[in-house]
Amino acid sequence: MVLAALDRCSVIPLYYQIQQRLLDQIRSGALKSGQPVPSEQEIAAGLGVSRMTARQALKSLCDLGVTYTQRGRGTFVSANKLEKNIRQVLSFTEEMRARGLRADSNVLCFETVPAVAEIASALHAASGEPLIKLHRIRLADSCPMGIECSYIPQRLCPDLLRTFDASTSLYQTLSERYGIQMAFADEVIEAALASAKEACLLRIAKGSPVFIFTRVSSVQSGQAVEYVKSTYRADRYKIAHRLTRLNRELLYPAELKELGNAQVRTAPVDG
Amino acid sequence: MVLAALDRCSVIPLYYQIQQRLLDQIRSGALKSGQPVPSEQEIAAGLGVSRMTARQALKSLCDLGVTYTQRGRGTFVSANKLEKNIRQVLSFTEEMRARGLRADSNVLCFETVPAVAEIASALHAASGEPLIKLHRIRLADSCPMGIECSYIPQRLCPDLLRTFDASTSLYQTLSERYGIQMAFADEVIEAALASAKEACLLRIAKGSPVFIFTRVSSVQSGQAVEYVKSTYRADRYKIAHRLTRLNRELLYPAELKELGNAQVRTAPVDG
DNA sequence: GAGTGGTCTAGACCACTTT
DNA sequence: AAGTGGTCTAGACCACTCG
Repeated sequence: MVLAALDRCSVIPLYYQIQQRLLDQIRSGALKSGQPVPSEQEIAAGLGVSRMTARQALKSLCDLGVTYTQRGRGTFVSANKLEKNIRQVLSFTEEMRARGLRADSNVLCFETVPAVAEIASALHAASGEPLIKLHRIRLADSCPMGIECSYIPQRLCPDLLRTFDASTSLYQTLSERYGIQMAFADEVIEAALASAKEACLLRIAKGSPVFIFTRVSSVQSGQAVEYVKSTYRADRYKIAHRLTRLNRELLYPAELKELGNAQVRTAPVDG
Repeated sequence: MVLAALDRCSVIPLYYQIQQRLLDQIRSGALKSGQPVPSEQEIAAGLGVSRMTARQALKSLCDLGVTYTQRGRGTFVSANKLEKNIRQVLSFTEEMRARGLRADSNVLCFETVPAVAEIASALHAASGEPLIKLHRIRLADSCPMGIECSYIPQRLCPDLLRTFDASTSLYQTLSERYGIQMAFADEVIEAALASAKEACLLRIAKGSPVFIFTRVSSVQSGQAVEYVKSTYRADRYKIAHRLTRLNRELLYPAELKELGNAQVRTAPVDG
């Protein structure tokens, strides 16, 4: 396994260049699932970097879930498919685009409303604070998929009402115009039966199964920015996602301590 | 902010001890959301470790989502609640225990069956390979919550049929007896209406809303270990989970390269 | 015993933000 | 100018796995 030489003049960090070269090898199939990637020493010697830099590149691949390490054995390519359609914090527009469908909207309502208690609480806003409410029917290739109702504090995007084309991507506008980038979202998913009104808007039979999403999206700092309540047709919409096993030390610190060193020493997993 | 001295004799890594001390400060409320945690220099000087070790501790907190960094400013506590009930790769038993409910099972079927094509493909097993099938009704505090049907290749746990008490935790047995630890799972969620048979088993009305989960759980190496199809009552079961915005470089490497240095240099985000 | 990843040190230069 | 995190170096010792 020979990696292409690094560009020492570039502003791109060395470890990042190494990461990308390894990622290319994996994408191209030169490195397959279960196979070992070059060791820290090999990379360090082969590319003329320090071992810590090589290590940082390998660590970043592990963090991405692309590889995994076995102490004393090496670093190996995971069996995960890179192109997996995992659900992310995506706007409807982005999600449909990723599936090759044309996203569109019918705007039912776009106005300023005072925050009711539940939404204010979720957004850490004052009760009654002005929110921009955007109520839309979401279409994929002209077929109604869901009803979405978003609330965003007006102070974060003062002139959104005047400038936003409500049929386009809200996330893109927030990012480009206000520098607001969603980093994560907490969501509750329920399954229910379509009410008469929902059924009419979605053009399905009353009593059809639907998903109800209640989502709060936040920026990196953890500040909540958007509250969305959505109803989606279950006949045309499935959820594909990946669950990971989190670190117990975060959730159960007390029990972990009881286990003592024997457990902790071998695997202080952080990533 | 003064952190307790480190135990230099312990087998627990220094960076991990530092991570735990900071985590304690955050849990106790001594460090609140938005506040800066001690800088790398402060920690290094205060605890007598190298800056790289202090850095490793801070990096691990960022990876956990507990903190975030701002270049030139510092490291800050995220607004995320630590105790959040995020959905993980949890068995039913673990999930109910986490909610303070007593998990139980009625076993409908526990036997060896040949793999049908769909399941064989998901588990990367040969068609017809012997699988252990475990079909159970899941109860929380004696109330039926869902119907679960798991399939596991028999070669991974040869004597499971003889030794496993089918009313207990499958994941716990797999871990303790066979060293099989689930690391992640890919899942498809659908919303549907309960069939007559499902309704009867779950003691709900026919046509009630239900979730249908199709899950493939894997170990760290990416090897698929378990295929589960479940039907859960939507009136007693909601899904709470966190979506994260993944790294674009993994999914859209081509577009990223077009952006050039200006973007890449400032934020080669990996975690 | 050779090779691997895990941890740790004591420096260094840089870009960035704040004062 | 001072402080911050981001990157990088050239070493070191350790526990682990494998032949």
